[in-house]
Amino acid sequence: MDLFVSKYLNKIDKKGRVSLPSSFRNVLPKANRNEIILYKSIKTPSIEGCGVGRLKEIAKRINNLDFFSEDYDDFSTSIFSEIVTTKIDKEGRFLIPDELKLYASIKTEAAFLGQGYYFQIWEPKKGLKNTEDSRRRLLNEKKSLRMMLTQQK
Amino acid sequence: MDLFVSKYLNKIDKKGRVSLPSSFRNVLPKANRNEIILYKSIKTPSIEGCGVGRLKEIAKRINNLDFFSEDYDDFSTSIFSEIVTTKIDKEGRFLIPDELKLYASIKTEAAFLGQGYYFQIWEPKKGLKNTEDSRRRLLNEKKSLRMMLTQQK
DNA sequence: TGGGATTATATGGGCGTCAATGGGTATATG
DNA sequence: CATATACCCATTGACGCCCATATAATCCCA
Repeated sequence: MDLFVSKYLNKIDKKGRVSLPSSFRNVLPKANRNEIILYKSIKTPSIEGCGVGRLKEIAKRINNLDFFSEDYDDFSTSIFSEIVTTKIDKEGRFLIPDELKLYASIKTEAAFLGQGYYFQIWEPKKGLKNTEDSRRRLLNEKKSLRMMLTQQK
Repeated sequence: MDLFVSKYLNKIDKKGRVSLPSSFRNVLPKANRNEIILYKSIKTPSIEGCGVGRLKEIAKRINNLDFFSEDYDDFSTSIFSEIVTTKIDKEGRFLIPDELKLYASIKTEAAFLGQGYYFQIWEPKKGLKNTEDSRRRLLNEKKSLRMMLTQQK
């Protein structure tokens, strides 16, 4: 499986370390399995993360913008200065920078939500509420979750 | 990681020295890890910096502008004539020339913002405001930030 | 297929190393 | 000679690296 799926609840220890769920670690390319990138989610008070490979993609994309345009600076600033890289130790743990923990109201526990090509880290209660709200929105808007799930391509 | 990412807040000591963040030092080519170039940012009251290798890329960018346009001369003059090189000492510190500090209103602390292929040095408060403004522009006026971050290759 | 043995995962803690910072002194440069 | 800068060493706190343990998952063989 090369996608981030399922959800996990892990503890943050005294040193601020938290285990990246094992199944998430396995999604990272074997080459760069000891480093991930983290950044503030744009739409939710959560942290998003993924392997460093995506960062290089983003860099390439930005590099193709007009070098002297305002967009270039805006993207460059909003993305590169906001992204942090953190190392994964031998046991599979990493540190969440204080600023990101603050942004997501995370203190002693972190909920990991698989999102396919990336994952989210939530304060557990907020994360739960968010998934419930999401599901409710889907059902209410009659997007028919069941249809999406059962429909053949 | 071979990109300048994340942000750091470092102090300027009595002698005017400031540490280049360790992760930034590691981006510099092992060959020339004791020298960087600095110049005034054209669009913001900040200092931009990078390894000396990046000079060629800047030259290429400028060369791609219309040779007979006013922009060509302006960019060429504004950037090349203003570039200074500074040495990095054994502890990873360097001196910011007074003229550049003045330009960026930097006094006792410097905020380092990763910008991918280069980095910026800001007076901390101004830097914070700039990243907020940048993000707001992208979120309000264009919806493309999310795309940039999540779009698959 | 049951059940003990083995392995993996999440978690805790010790300790050495490194990064950021401060300061003293030699050296250069005008 | 005076000021600035290169070079050296010291301090402190954070982080990386290592080892330990408990619980959960898996295996393996009778």
